[in-house]
Amino acid sequence: MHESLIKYISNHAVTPLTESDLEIIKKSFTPKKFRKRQFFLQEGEVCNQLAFIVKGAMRQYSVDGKGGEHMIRLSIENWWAGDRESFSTQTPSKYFIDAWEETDALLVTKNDFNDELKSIPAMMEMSRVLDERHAFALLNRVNASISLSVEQRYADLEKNYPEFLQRFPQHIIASYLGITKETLSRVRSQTMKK
Amino acid sequence: MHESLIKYISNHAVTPLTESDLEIIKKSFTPKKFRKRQFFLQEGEVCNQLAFIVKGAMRQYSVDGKGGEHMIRLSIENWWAGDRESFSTQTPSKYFIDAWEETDALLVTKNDFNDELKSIPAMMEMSRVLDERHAFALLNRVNASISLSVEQRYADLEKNYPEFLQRFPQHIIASYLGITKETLSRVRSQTMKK
DNA sequence: CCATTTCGTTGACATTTGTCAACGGTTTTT
DNA sequence: AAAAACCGTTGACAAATGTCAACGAAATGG
Repeated sequence: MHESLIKYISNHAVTPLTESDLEIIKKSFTPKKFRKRQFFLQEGEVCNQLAFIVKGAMRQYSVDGKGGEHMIRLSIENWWAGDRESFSTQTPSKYFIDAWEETDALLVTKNDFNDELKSIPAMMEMSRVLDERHAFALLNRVNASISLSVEQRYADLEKNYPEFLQRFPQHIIASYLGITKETLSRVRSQTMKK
Repeated sequence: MHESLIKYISNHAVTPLTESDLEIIKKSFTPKKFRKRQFFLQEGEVCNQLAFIVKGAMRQYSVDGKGGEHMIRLSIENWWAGDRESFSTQTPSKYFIDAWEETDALLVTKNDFNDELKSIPAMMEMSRVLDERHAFALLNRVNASISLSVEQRYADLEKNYPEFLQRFPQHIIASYLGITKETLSRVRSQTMKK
């Protein structure tokens, strides 16, 4: 169960994990199963855990006044889930996070996570690398949203995250791109013709 | 000249700066003036310096096939400018960065910056805090772009970054919001009526 | 000080995207 | 196995936004 997390940390750090590091990690990351549609976080709650996804898929989204869902982030195996802003600042989250598929995750609390960052160099390195990549991905998404057509944004997604298209239904992909499912359906059929 | 930078670092760290820290900082951050429209970075170049803005305003934008500019980021006094992705990964940038106003900046090279992160604790703390905040701001911008109306996005900007509205003309604000200047003009006059 | 550029606005019109409703084909649940 | 929910598509129409052109006011540069 913890194997994929340990492999993941090793892959994203230069400092190797010691035996005692492994002990700490196994102790502080506790496995949890999520059923389809089960919430990991709800709007208004403070996010006090992060989840490493071992198997399955989760989504993070905001809900507007009319009940419409807007996909902020999609995560599958070997990705993290959690609202980083709420987690770091201990303020209520604006988002929901739930399991889209049956999911196996490893949960870590804020305290344990912070302790690990301090005592395990590899953990710190991995965390920095990921935060950095995450910021790059977000800026690219902002750039796409203000500079590309719907068709180009979809092509971008297909190129950069092809897994998403196979794991999530189109209405979720559409929401992630900031459009309706009908528009996505039409854009796709247009593109197919060419 | 370096005063505002030093104050800025102190404000964003808990560890105080020592005398020797100050020496290092003064040595590695070199002042540079930018005239209006002068480039700090051009598409295709690798960003090997970061700029701390002491006075003035800069903008970061991509340019599409038709020559249209899309504002990715706006920065004024006490903000940073530079393409973090290009800077960190040493890959060619997709963006242009230029001075919108006559600007006084302090430039630091990648090597000096990395050395400082290692040797000056306050610098490391500040850097982490800022990267974190930057990531939060980006996620909020993504959320706004897929879940809010143009009117709401403008109101958001007005609330969170009122300085921008006074420092940059409306066609730049419009681009930052991902719309045309005409649409922004109309949305504003609509809102005024209410 | 004049010439030029920039800026914001407006109108007319085209294009894109959203909304609502319906449908058949799935998958899921009971 | 039947019923219900979900999914993707399509059509007709409405609403939002973009495009192009024009204008005057203001700022800028020589």
